[in-house]
Amino acid sequence: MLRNGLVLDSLPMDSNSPLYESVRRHYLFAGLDEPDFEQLAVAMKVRELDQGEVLFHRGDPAHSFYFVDTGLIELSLISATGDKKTLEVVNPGRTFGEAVTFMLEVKYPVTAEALQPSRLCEIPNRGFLDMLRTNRDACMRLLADLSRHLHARVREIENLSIQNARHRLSSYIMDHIVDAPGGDQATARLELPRHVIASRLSIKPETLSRLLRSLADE
Amino acid sequence: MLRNGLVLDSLPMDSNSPLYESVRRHYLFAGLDEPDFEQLAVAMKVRELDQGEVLFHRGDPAHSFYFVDTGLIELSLISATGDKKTLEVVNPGRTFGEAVTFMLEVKYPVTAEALQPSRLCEIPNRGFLDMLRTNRDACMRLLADLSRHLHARVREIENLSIQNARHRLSSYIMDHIVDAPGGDQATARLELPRHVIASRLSIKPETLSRLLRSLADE
DNA sequence: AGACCGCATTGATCCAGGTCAAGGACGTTC
DNA sequence: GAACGTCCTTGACCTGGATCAATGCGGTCT
Repeated sequence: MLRNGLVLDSLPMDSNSPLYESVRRHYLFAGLDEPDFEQLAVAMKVRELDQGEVLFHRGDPAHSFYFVDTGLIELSLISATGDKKTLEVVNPGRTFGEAVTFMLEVKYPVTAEALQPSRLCEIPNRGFLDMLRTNRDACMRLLADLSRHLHARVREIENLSIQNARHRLSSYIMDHIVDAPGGDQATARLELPRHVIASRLSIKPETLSRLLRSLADE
Repeated sequence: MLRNGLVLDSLPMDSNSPLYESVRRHYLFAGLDEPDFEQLAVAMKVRELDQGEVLFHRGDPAHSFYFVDTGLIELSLISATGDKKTLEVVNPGRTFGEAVTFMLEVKYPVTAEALQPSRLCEIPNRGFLDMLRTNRDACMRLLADLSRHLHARVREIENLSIQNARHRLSSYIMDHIVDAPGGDQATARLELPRHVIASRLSIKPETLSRLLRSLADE
């Protein structure tokens, strides 16, 4: 699928597109002057991914980070024996990979794969770094962003090391409650495929199935 | 132990002390102009901790971060049932708690306890934040610092979720090799009390003991 | 419709690591 | 040096979750 020598799944971003506006409103960019943002935006690319397509593997050289416009992106670790641990599933409106910009070894520490057909905005580290050097507010926002990520990882470590699988699942369900009507019943939507939820919780699909039944029996 | 109404274990930092120089050389401050650093330094305090003394608990309001001059500080998570998970043991020359400065909820996400009698330098967040706002290089160094921390946590999650206890222990030993003479033998020093190493590896002391024997039998 | 396929459930069994309890092996105090 | 406390090791057993192997259950392709 080529047009004028360009791969269709990686196109410059049109400054009139809704995607442009979405990125513009992201908290990492929201405080920028229009010219500053435009300068960044000219280097951004639109990436379309099929379901199951891998955007990058762990260890790949990292020159960009990404904003999710539509779809779902799974960030995971994969062991030598092929076991996969889902670290995070990134929803539309959020970015991922921005922390890598500052690492000495500029390699992605995780693998990113589309769980659904997805549209991303690719943001080159280079221009972003240049922008940060002149924009203290953006710097502070990014510090807050990294700090939040760090805290989320600490909570994950806590879950893995001092909570059992049952507890992890019930927290997960609590975090995904969709409507909480007045009474004491609530509905949680488990949108993701079971095997992704299982990996997110560091358990096997069989165990997830059994735990769900056992929790439902209460 | 009072003198002039001051608690002896929390004194202003003397600008001629060796501690002053150590903090000065830390990478978060090394790039600062002398006046900038001095302005920060006047608000710093020296803290002496006994072995076993807790500096702060998880959830305590966080107004400062710390530089370790001597001793060892354990950062840990403690579950409702009293189980403890050691996240990290901070050595002299390193800082901890700096990431909390940027969190919305300004509470320590971990508990800090002295494993040995320790001397720390307490650095108030306030002045540090002010300094960052005017010093882009310090900002960039801190971004790199947080990014490195984040990566370390990701590796920890990987260890916990896709490696078994035996593998975690051998990585730990590898990371603590002290001298590697020409041949294929090396010596690792396991300085810390066994129960701390066990908690660091998220296993019980009994299991650590058994695994050490089993690895030694090879 | 039937054949096929990828995902979820269920059952049977296994095993890494936890738990509980009983010794060592030290250093400290009297 | 006896008594004590603390930390480490060892043994016997238990259990949460993994593994292996069927079986069910929609989709979708022909």
